[in-house]
Formats: sequence, C-alpha cells, structure tokens
Amino acid sequence: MRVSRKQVEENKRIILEAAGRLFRERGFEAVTVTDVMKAAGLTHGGFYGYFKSKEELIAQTIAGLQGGTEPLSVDLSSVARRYLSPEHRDDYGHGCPLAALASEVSRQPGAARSEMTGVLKRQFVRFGKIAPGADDEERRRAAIGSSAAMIGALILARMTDDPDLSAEILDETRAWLSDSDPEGSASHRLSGKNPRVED
Amino acid sequence: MRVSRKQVEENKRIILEAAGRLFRERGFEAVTVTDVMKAAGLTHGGFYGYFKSKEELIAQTIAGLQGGTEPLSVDLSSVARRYLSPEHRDDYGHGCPLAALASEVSRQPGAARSEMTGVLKRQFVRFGKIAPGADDEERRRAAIGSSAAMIGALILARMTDDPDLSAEILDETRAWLSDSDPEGSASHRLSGKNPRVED
DNA sequence: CATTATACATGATAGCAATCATATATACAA
DNA sequence: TTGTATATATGATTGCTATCATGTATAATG
Repeated sequence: MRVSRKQVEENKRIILEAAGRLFRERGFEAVTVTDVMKAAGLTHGGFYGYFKSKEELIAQTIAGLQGGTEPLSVDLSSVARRYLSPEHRDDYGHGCPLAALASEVSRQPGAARSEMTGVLKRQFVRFGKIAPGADDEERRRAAIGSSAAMIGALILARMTDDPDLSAEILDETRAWLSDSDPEGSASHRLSGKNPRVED
Repeated sequence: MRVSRKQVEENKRIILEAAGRLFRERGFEAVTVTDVMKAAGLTHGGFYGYFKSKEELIAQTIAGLQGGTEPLSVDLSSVARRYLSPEHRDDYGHGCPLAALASEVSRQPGAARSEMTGVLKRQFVRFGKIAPGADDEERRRAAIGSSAAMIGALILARMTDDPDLSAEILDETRAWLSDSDPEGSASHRLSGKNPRVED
C-alpha cells in the first residue's frame, strides 16, 4: 500500500538509521537487505524503491554517519576518556563508524570509500581544533596520531576475548596518550597547551 | 588419488598459507573454500579432509599467522618506519594480520578470537622489549599505545581512497610517534632510553 | 605382490541472499 | 469524487557457497 510523501521521507531516514546501526554491529556482508528492512519495520520488497542496490545503501549509510559537525568544546583528553570507555567499546551500533567499519570499507567499491574518507577528513579537522600543539601543523599531526591510536585501541579492545586484556588496552592507551615522554616529565600529549581551548 | 603423507603435510601447509594470504587480502567472508583450495592447487572437494569447517580453517589460519617469535633486534622507531610504509600498506596479503583482520575477528566465533588474542599478546610482549620506558610498566604501556597507533594508522591509510591523505596518515603518525610532547622538547616516544637495547 | 586405507576429484544438495515481477491499497491530482 | 501513480507486500528467480556423497588412483602395509 502506498504511504504519504512525508512517510516516505521518514521511512528513508529510518532505513538509513537502521542500516547504520546494523552495519556497525555486524559489518556489511553479514547484514542482509531483509534485515535492514525488517529493522526499519518494512519488508524486503520495497527496498529497491529506495536504493538501486545494496552497494548504494552502504554508500548512503556512510554518508549519513558523519558524527556531529559542531566543533568539539572539550579537550582531547576528555574525548579519549569517552572514546576509550568500556561503554563505547561495547556499543558497536552507536559507536564510531571508523572503528567499526574502516577495515571493511577498504574492500568496498569506490563510493563507500570516498564517503568514509569524508568522515575521516572531518574527524581530523575537528580533532585538530582541540589538539595540543604550538601551531596548526603540530595540532594536525596530533589529531592524526591520536585518532589512529584511539581507533586502533578500540578495534583491538573489541577483538580480544580476554576481558582483562581488553580493559588494559583501553586504559593503557588512554594513559599513554596523556602521558608524555619516557622520562616522566610533566608534559602531556593530550592536555598540553592549546591556544584555541579556554579552560 | 591418494598422495604421500609428506605431501599431505605439505598440502596442509600450502592451504594454510594460501588462506592466510587470501583472508588478509579480502577478509573471511569474501574468500570461499573453493578459492582457498584453488590457490593451493587443489579442488574444493578435498577440503573437508583437512578441516571440519570453514570456521576451523579460519581459526587454524590465525593460529599460523603469528609473526616471528624471535625478539626484535631493532628499536620501535625502525619498526614504525617499516610498518607505516606505503609498501606495507599496499601488501595486505603478507602484512600485519591484526591490521588486516582484527575488525573481522571481532565478529567471529570463539576460536578465531582466542587465536588472534594470542597473536596480540605476543605482539605486546615483543614490542615491550624494545619500547622506551623507565620500567617494565612504562614499556608495556608504550608497547600497547604505539601498537594501537600503528595498527589504527595502517587501517585508516588503507581505507581512504585519497592517496595524499593516505600518505599523510602514514607520515604524520610516524612523526607523531617519534615526536615528543607539544612543547617540542627533545624527548622521543619511540627512540627514548631503553635499557634493553644496545646501540 | 596383494590388500587395504585414504587423498583428492567430480558432482550433488541445500540454503541463503540479492534482485526482480506482480498485485494491491492508498495518497494525490484533477 | 474519480482516476492515476506509486509505496509496499508477497512471492518468484537466480546465483553463489558451504557442505556432503561417491568414485578412483595410489600410498601404506604386510
């Protein structure tokens, strides 16, 4: 049965939201078109009215996964505390799309990769604004490095079946990010001076 | 036709090697049993003489993927230079199993996860021996943090379809790892003092 | 050398998933 | 209100993949 135009728009949003959650939870391949439609409260048949193919669904889903675009108002240290928390680790469905999907996207066709590249570029810019560093170059470097460390740590913490090791990865990576150099000075990578953040 | 026992042993090694390469290149799901057997120079039928299931093949493949167990004789900085090189980035098939497969392993059943956990633990121990730090605790922290950063960076560099961004991720993460704190002191995370490494 | 066990090939089987075909109910236009 | 367009449901279809069944050549064994 036909539904209203507003409902169609709403349905598309619901489908993309369901896909975003399911893909992050189970990956692209393990999620079927039927799964997505069912999660959206519809049946599989209507799918091709919305998308040309599953491939297109994947690309559009990634395009919609861009986290908030408003500037972060906290320092990187707070971001790391939340990012590297057990809660985030255990919540694939609502967590960081890069940690959940970057590996799979590597093996996806063009559109998915370019959409996810957009997500990544925005992430670096956002982080660059709050990262410590004397100039823009240093801040961008810190944004890239600490993003890689956080994403890598989350992936590893999710991978292992050893709960102690998983917690250790989160905790030690967080500490290592805040830590400074091996001499134990007071400098902190993530909480150092940053001209753009007021205390 | 039956083959010699030596040949059987050899065939199993060839199958596992082919699987290791194919899985890292394309992931577990995209590689079929037939693909693996063909790459090993056999046909699909014989597969179940070697493995109870594809799941078992995956677990045994991961078990065989443990990189060298001999201690690293270089410092972390050299390791990072090779790990974060374009050559490693482009060689999925022979590269780091953690970067290629950690995300997928998260969604695999128990055996695969525990085998990969073993790979990870050994990696931390190996890195801990050459990581900078005043004591074992600091060195382990550095091993975990820099592993996470390198693996995360490789995953992101492989994901993006923007060649400049990909190179930037590798280069900046390497520099960030060697860099010290935001104040620009002379300390270096990866090349700092390490009592166990002689120059 | 004769017998037996077995590794591998060929060829099902069964199930699942993407995609397509068609029917129907209903929003929308007139 | 009437007619038409279309969103969705139901139900193929097609192709792929894991797994199994069977035959056969040949290594092992005595």
